[in-house]
Amino acid sequence: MPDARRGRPREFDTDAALEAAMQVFWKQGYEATSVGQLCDAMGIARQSMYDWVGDKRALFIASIDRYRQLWICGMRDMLSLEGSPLGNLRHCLHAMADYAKKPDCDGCLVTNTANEFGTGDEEIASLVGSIDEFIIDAFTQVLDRAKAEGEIPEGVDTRSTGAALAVLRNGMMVAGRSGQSHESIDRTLDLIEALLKMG
Amino acid sequence: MPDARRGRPREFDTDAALEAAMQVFWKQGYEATSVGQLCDAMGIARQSMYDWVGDKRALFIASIDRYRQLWICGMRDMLSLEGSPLGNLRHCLHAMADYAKKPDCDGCLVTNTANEFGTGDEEIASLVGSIDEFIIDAFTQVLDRAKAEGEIPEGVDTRSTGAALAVLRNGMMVAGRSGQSHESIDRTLDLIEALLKMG
DNA sequence: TGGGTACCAGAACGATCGTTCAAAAATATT
DNA sequence: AATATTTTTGAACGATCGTTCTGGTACCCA
Repeated sequence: MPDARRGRPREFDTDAALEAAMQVFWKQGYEATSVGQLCDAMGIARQSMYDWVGDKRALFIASIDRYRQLWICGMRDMLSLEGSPLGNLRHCLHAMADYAKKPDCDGCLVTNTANEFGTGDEEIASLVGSIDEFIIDAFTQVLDRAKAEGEIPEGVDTRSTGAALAVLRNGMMVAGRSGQSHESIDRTLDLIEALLKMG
Repeated sequence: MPDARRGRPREFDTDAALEAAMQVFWKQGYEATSVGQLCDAMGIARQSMYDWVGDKRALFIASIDRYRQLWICGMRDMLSLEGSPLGNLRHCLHAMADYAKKPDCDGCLVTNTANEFGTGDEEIASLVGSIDEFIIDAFTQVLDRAKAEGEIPEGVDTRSTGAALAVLRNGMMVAGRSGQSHESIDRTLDLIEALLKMG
């Protein structure tokens, strides 16, 4: 804990630097990214990074947390907007599909990390797992509200469907990152929409 | 192209060595795996690997091809068995879900590779893309046969549904690799089964 | 203004990376 | 048996990895 009232103040914007690092990790993954690339992207010297966050791994974890704040919470907020819950969900799913179809789509940093690390690294796995639960919760809650407003059948198990939607999201992010056909992504979207109409 | 009729014969089983390398790549990914780990797993010396396949990248590509032969073609064969096509498909999907729920599940090498490399590496991306098309074809064909036998509604677009199943498969493999809850995987399976009953 | 603190830039660290060299060992052909 | 060809082994290569050290500089507070 540095004394904020003594010494030279920081010259770079830590938020901007963290988001620059996040972008590199997002595109390349953890192992394939070097500290030099990260510092170049952030526009700071190596030592500044080490003084600031500690090491490459800490920067990676901080990047995931920033991603969570920006994108995962952003998705949750989109689902929580006023108006039709089912409309929000459909809008969100369409936005996901549109993103997955972009030619420079890099998938989702959380999905990418889940796949790169698997379950071997406990700290990373638990971080990924908690974000995944957050996503399931977000889907479940919007489905609960949709059911309360009669937009989806009463028989829908919202938690189960939310969990399945999270798995589907993983699949769509992989499809986008690996440049799979627009048809695959569109048809997956159709499938989800059909699912939401069922009991 | 070595002259097979002269010199000392190879001592190790190339198929067994390739499958050992495949297992390491499968579990750890490309970047996180060192040549030393590969040679240890294969039980051969470094130079033997370089004389045999060329380099680490060539060994990786050969490992993916071996995986395709063993597991992807294995899945296609399972779908092509005599008897009920829909039964074959359901059995295959259940096997996938069972695998994804195993505690030491490493996902799918093709899905893992798609996610690690993205679209940046053209050779790898096209290899992954061709295998993905193969998977879509396998799903499409079993759905065609199921439709011909009246096991699924006439209105089902088999190609679209096959493409969506491939995306779903990716999602389930990521879920398995990252140790997501059994509930998520089971509910995804339920969702697919419900889908197959629809028009 | 002087002392303390934190930043910046670049060189340098040991470790490990993928790869190659050099020499011994082994087998098929002549 | 002699020779040619290939495998095996283990050391060694240059490059790059993440990290740390070294000086020098800029800033806050007393």
